[in-house]
Amino acid sequence: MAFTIGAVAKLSGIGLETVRFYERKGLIAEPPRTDSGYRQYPEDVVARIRFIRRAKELGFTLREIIELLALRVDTDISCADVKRRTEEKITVIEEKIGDLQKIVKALKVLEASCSGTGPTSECPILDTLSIEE
Amino acid sequence: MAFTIGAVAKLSGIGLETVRFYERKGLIAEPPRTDSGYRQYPEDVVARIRFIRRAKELGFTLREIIELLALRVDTDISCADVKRRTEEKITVIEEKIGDLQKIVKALKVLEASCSGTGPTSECPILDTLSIEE
DNA sequence: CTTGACCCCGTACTATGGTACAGGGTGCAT
DNA sequence: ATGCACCCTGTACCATAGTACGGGGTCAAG
Repeated sequence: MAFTIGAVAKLSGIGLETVRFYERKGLIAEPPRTDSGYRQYPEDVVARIRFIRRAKELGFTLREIIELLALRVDTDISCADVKRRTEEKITVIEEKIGDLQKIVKALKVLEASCSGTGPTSECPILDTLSIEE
Repeated sequence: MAFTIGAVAKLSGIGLETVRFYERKGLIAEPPRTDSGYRQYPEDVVARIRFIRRAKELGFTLREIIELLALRVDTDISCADVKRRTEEKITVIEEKIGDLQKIVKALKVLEASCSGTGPTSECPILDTLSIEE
C-alpha cells in the first residue's frame, strides 16, 4: 500500500508543499504515479524525510544533506568521508559560536556603559556605534 | 563639497549598488541631486553607513538598524529603550549560541561513535540519522 | 450524482542582504 | 570632439528554505 503525498507529509511532520519542494530539489526521488497522476510513495520515503529533518536540526543545509544521502548509497565511499564531513561541520559551527560570543561580549560592554536614563542624544550605546574608527 | 555615490561607497567600504540598496530600504535618506540627476551626499552619510556596518557586525538586522537609527532622532524616546533593545539582542544571541552548542554536542557524539573505517553501509553516523525515533 | 476532501501543475511570493545587468546620460580631460 | 570613467533607472537574479494560490482534475461517501 503506497502513501499519498498528504499521508507522507502528515507522517513525516512536514508540509505537503515541502514534500514537493524536496522532490524538486532532489532530496527525495520522483515517485511512481497512479493513472490519474497522483504520487505513490513507498513507505521508506517517510524515513528519508525524517533523516532530512534530523540532519537539518543538526545544522546541515539541504545541499549537504543531499550529499549525505548520496554517500549512503555509494559503496565506493567510505565511512571515513562521513566522519570527515561531520568533523568539518563541527568546526564550522564552533567558529560560528565563537563569532557570536564575541558579539555578545561587545554588546555587554555597550549595555554596561549605558545607565538607562536620559535621552537618546546622550546614549552611550548609540554614541559608540556612531564613532568613526 | 558633496560626495558622489562612488565616493561614498569607497569611503564607507561598501559597494555602490549597496548604497542604492540601503536608500531603497530606508537606511539612508534620499540625497539631493544635481541638475543631471546625480546623487549628492552630505559627508555625514559615510558615518551613518559605518554605523550600519558596525551594527550589522554586532548581529542587528537591517530592520533593527532602521529602528536604532530612528531612535537617535526621536527625542521622545529614552536611552532606556536602546538599552532594552541591546539586552534583547544579547538574549537572542545567547539562545542561538545555546542551540549551536547542543548541535555540536550531538555531532561530537556521532563523530565519536564512528571508527572511520568500513563502508557507508555500516556507518554509525548515517545509521543514527536514519533511526526512527 | 453531488459534495467535500484530496491531488495536480505552474507560478509567484515571503524574508534576508545584497549583486548584476541592460541601455542609456554626464563630466572631464586630451 | 571623443573617449573613458562615472552616473542614472529598472529589472532580474543569487542563495536559503520554504509558503501560497489559482485553476483545474479525482476519489470516495452519502
